[in-house]
Amino acid sequence: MGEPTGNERLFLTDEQIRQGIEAMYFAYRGLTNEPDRILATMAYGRAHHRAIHFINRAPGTTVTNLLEILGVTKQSLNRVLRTLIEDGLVESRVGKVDKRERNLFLTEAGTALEARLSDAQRTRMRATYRDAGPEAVAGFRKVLEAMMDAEMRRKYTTLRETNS
Amino acid sequence: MGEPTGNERLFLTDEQIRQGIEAMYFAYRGLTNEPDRILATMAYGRAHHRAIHFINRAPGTTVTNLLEILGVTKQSLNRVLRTLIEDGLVESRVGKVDKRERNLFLTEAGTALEARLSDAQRTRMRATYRDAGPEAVAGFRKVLEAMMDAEMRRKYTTLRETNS
DNA sequence: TTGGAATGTCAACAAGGCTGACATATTGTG
DNA sequence: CACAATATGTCAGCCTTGTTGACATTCCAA
Repeated sequence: MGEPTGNERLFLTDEQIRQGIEAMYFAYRGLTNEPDRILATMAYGRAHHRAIHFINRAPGTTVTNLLEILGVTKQSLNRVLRTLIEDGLVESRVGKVDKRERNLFLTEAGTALEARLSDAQRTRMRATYRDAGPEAVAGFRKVLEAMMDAEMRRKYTTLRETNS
Repeated sequence: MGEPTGNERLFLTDEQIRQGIEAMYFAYRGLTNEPDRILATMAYGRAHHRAIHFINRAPGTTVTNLLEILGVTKQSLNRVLRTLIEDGLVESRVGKVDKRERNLFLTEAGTALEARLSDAQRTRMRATYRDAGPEAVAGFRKVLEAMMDAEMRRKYTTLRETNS
């Protein structure tokens, strides 16, 4: 077959593929470790983090929109939102044009918690990127986007465009 | 500052870092989608998948070792293992040298389920790698390893070496 | 105007984490 | 040998976060 070219090097053993899957598993755990620890001290969980994260990313978003992004049932999300609203981290305003809708915003306290959780993750991510170098980061991003299915990619790119 | 060099290009805005975190979230969901669907049809969950996966990776592993890899309590793992043993997917043999230990193995049925779940993920991973190309894959692996904390990396590399 | 669709809330249940307490069997040590 | 430490399993009970079902409110279109 001669020297391996770009395409030929793409022949990967099951073992190499398995390692990639395991790497995703362990790395994802590494990324959620610190926020989980912070949340555990205040009777919140990862679900609260996700809600806070995406409300911060798209202030004024509706419950339905959040449901689509998170991929859970409205009942499940509602429970989380209720506690966040009760605790004064999220504000729910009745929609102006369609009163069935609720527009969600972070309060000052909500923004503060978001920043705290986000800082923890970003600090780690920044260190990760620094250690791996810019070319590795470009590859990382490329593989992750290829890994999403069409639906996830749509959600991802929509958020990205909104926060250009 | 002149032309950006490799290191200077590593200055990344919060927005870029955030996108990396979101990409991990959506990609991870993409990777677990299909196994989750399969498991849901048989009253199993992700916890069962993880146990099956790592028993397959390290046949004969002890309960304690599995606990360390998964990072859960023995009560939590035991509940999962008990159902898997009852259902004839996992076999628990009393240790030969230390009879307090239990060595865990997949039965034929367990191996079959592992293969089914694994195939789904590997097929997706293979397509992902093909789409992204070999250089991107190298970067992907590099970033993921940098993302793990020391403990995760130890678990990860131990498994990798065992299955060289 | 009225029936269906969209939106959100409440109630109840299950999976799978957790802690604490305790039993059992085995091993290693003084 | 006696006893402490280790490995595993189990029971009870808690929490978070997913699920389904039922229902109220609001909007819109026939």
